[in-house]
Amino acid sequence: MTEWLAKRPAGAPMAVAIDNTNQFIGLAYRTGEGRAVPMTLLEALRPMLEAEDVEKVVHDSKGFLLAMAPLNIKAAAVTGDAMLFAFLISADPGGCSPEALAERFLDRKLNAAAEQQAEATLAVAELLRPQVEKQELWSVYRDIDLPLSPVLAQMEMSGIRVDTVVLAELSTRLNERIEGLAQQVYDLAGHPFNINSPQQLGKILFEEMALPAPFKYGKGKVVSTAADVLEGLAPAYPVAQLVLDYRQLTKLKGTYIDALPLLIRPETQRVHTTFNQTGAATGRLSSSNPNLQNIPIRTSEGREIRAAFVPEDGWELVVADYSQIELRLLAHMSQDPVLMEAFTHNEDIHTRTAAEVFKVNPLMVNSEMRRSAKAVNFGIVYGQTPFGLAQSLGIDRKEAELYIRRYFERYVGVREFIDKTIAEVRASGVAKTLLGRRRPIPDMNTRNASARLFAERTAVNTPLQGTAADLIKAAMIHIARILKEKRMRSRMLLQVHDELVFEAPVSERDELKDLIKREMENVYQLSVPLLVETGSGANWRDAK
DNA sequence: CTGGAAAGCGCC
DNA sequence: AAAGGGCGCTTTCCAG
Repeated sequence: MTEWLAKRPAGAPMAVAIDNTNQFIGLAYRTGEGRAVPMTLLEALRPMLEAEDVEKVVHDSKGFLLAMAPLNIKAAAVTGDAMLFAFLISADPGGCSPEALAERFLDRKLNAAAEQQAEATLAVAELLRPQVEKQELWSVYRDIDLPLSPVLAQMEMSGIRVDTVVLAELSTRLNERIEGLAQQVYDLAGHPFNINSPQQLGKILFEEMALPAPFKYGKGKVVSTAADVLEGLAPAYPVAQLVLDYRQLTKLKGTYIDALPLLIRPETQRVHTTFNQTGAATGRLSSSNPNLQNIPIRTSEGREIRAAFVPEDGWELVVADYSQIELRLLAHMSQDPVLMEAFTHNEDIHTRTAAEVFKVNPLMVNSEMRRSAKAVNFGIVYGQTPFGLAQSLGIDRKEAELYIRRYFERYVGVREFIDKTIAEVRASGVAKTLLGRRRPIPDMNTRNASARLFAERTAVNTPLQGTAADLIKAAMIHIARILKEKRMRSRMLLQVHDELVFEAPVSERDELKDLIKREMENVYQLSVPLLVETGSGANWRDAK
């Protein structure tokens, strides 16, 4: 802690609301970022504050040091976290900053003054607390959102180690390939241009080089050069493949390889993300600065980037992820007998769906059939249309319609679940998770057909995605508590939606794996089992 | 020079 | 008429 205190980065000031007996009220915001420090974290920091000679200094959950300005606020009660309250009342990621809260609930415009923000936020918290208490939202607040907050804070402070040597080597290697690809593109085009500019690229490809322009694909004013378009052209036009490869490599280099080393904090030699608890309308977390929830894994180059995330010496990364949690939740919520049976017997769900859709014995399912069934399974969760399925599988729409029809013939309960869910959300205007988190879906009755269909897809997806988010959050809270109780040294580092990443001393690794698997699988009693797959660092690089 | 929109794409 | 749910980051491009 003292090291943190010694090096105060040039950060914005923060205000903390303190009552007149100098007790924390539990609201703190860093000006400009709207980052809430929940009252549970402030409680945790209290000893440090009292011990420090520095009168009014605290650091936030990311390890930034922040100046505290005591305020003359008279309220004596602990008021709660305004940001979390607001998110529970309406899961609107854009509406939870101190500024937005003041506008929404107090009809006040805030300036940048920390004192003003804290004071207004306090008022918002007092206003919202009874609203949250009244509804079933209180248990979500008390059991999930509030206790999760210090867990996230701890994860942010832990950070994760990144091997800059690996990244530097990869950077030079990719650079050569990128330049080579660019040169080949220029040669085919006849002259250099900015490949990064979709505008210029579209002109070169579809005007100068006269490639067949994608059928009515221009969304705005410019012809689309998106990946699916280029993929369609690639077999006949090598330039398309070159651009795809160029894009992939520049993306990896620009977003990860070159950016990550700059975000390593000198104090810890690690990267510290920020987990936003009100960042996704479904109740998922989001991650930023850097976003560690979108570290590449799909391609071999991507896996090389992931391999740069390494444990401390003598430690090991441990990963655990829920297998097919959203489809398991679909089974639970729909009570579809076939889907439930598949998961109860721990079958490969994509193979099972293939067997159902293609009406063959599961043993006769080949990889092509499984691939199609996998797309169908995902499509159901996302509300995909025959058109969309056809596009993603490269088949015609009749074929896609057949797959979807066959799916619902076999999974009748899923059809009923979807219809029932849409009807309920249409009536209530709100999508709910199993634990009671609610997301308003305003467009269910709009006359705009595309907006309405979008709302319907959201209505079906949100309970699945959102419940998965609730369950893993609950598991995180349990695991963090047990690690503390057992005085284990292992630390939770990352959450990637259905996956947790830990760092464990090698001697603790097996105990940790058992513990997290048990806690994650038993976090909630469903009609089908939850399955958690654990692995070590190598799995984080190579799995999936 | 800055801010924001649009395009594109990384992940689950 | 659009056509797959949820995010965050980078680059380009353009307006002020």
